[in-house]
Amino acid sequence: MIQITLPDNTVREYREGITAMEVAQDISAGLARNVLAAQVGDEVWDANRPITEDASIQLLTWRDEKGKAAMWHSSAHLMAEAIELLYPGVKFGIGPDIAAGFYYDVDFMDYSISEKDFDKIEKKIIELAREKQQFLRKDVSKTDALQYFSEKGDEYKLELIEDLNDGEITFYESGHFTDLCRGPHIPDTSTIKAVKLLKVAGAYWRGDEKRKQLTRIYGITFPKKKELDEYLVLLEEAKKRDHRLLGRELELFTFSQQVGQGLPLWLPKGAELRERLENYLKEVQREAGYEPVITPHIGNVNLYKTSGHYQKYGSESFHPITTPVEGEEFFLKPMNCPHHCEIFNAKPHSYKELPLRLAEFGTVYRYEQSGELHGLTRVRGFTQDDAHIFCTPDQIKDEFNGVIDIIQRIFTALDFKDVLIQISLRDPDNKEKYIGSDENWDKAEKAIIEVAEERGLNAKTEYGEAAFYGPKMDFMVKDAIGRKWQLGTIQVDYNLPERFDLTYIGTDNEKHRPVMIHRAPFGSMERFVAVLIEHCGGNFPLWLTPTQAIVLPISEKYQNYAEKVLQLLKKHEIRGLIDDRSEKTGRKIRDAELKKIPFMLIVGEKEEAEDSISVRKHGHGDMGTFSIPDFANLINEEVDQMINKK
RNA sequence: GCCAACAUAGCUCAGUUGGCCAGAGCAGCUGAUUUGUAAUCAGCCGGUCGGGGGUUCGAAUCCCUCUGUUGGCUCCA
Repeated sequence: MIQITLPDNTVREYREGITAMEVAQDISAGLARNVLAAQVGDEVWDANRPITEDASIQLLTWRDEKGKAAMWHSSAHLMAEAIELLYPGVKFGIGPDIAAGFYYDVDFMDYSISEKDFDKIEKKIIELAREKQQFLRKDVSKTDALQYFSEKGDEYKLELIEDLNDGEITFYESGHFTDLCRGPHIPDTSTIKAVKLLKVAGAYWRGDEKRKQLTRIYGITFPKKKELDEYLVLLEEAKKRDHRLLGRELELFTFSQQVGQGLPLWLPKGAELRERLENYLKEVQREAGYEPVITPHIGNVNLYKTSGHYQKYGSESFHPITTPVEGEEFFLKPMNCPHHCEIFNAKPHSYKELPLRLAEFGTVYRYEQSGELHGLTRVRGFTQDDAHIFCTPDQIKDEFNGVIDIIQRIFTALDFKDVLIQISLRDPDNKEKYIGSDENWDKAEKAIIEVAEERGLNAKTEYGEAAFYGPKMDFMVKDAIGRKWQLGTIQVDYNLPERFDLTYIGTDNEKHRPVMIHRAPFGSMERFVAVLIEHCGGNFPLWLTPTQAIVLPISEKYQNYAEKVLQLLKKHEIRGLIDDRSEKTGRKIRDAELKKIPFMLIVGEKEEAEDSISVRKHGHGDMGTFSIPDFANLINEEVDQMINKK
């Protein structure tokens, strides 16, 4: 007999070789119907795999992430089976589950596949799912495994098997399809009730662009048709929040083929919004002891040879521009740090001046591959809210604290609640990969970890993720539909101070090497605004939105009063407009709602007589009558609360 | 850059066995209307059908090519 411990810590005795499925049946038939896989100890197993030792197990259903993973992984097999039946002779790469669904990389040989074929494949998948195919796990020797796939002529699987050790190879067989697979899988395919293939894309074999490109098909499955429909609605909702769509509708930015791809044009409303963000940060930085600097958009190639960027990125940058007479070469600046290093070098520094914090909204240009460009999140010209802090190794901790203060203030002001933080440290087993002394690295890493602990940051620490020049801390936010975006970053740099031979004179009257900290709370203005748009769905925080209130006169008769209201609002620093079109009020309200203007102020006979406004809040409706000063206070208090909250 | 799909008016989209001067709604302009919490009515303007080449008596429609966009892959100082 063996002892099985359940999540609630009850222990049950079963015969050796019992399966998780049998345990589930023992608990309840309903549970057994829903079991997709089981967590056994640290591993996820097939529910029907015999358990031979004492173990703590957890039965996984559709409600568990790991249960979903098993379902989607099994769905990938099922899709492969369908594809193999429809397109005999194709070869398979890998087919894992992903965060939302699964994909399979397929070498379609001479077949050409497009989304038009999805319908056919989906039907086949459902047909196969109804056969209630079971997934049979088989241990296979390496020789047998190699033989099976060489007979099948699938060189991709052969390559995968070559990398595995004999004794740890398993096959899974379901229906007509046998695959090299570690598992786990769901008991049978009957759980897969609804399927949707989502996209087809090229994907390099093993992610190597020098190797063959396979066709990757993405899909997702659900145990209920209704859940698929809900998911599709969710995708539709996501589309409506797309910053590219809202950017056009709200007239924030545009692109022009004439100007060039990946080069955003900020329209007046977008520029105004961005300027407000920049001014806000400038003010916060001024308070925090930053000094503004301004540097040109180009720099001599020698600057980048000194920084090392030329050697590393020169070949994939925009080609240098040259002076017509001397033939001197200049790069469009891909980052601001080399320029800032030269500012540091403009004069000798005493330890008393440190930390020195140089800030610049610096516009940089990078050659991004054309297929990579995406709205404002991935562009070829963008502005970083950059600053470089030159300090001593002992000051790193304080400086990190200071930067985190700024970042958290910003996220609060913009209502980003879900902030993920990642600390990237050295790979402790490969210390020689990194530049800078062991001592300094230890000091910086310790400082970062301490800061995170002292502030109670919910940070994830990743070893081996640091840049070669220093450890870093990145801030990611989730947008309203759960996608993660990397925004702010704080990076320690031991490299550039060496390369630019930066020094300061210490208390001992000797030269010392400062440490540099790169930091950008927004990251890039372009990406940040894009994420902000998607995060708030175009309903910007009141302090940022281009138009805070629009005055809607009932008819032309109240035009003068509307003007008066607007002037009073301006006195209270409220940004407003008047809709003086000869339209009905219902129409003006509708248009203002669509433009996502936070407040609509309706004025007619009654309001004019009593010097008031009738306030309607976007998305909420009528709020009743206000005096103008009361309304102004309401708005200003809300703005104040967001911006000044720390 | 690679794979796939797409490209018709400012926006959203009709327009397929190739065949009358290429259509609609919204937006814009003009006029009428003077309006009370999500669309007043009428008229007008607006397109080298992404660019170029080809097939054809005839191309938005078929073929080639270039450019761009979208979804992935790769990359991201």
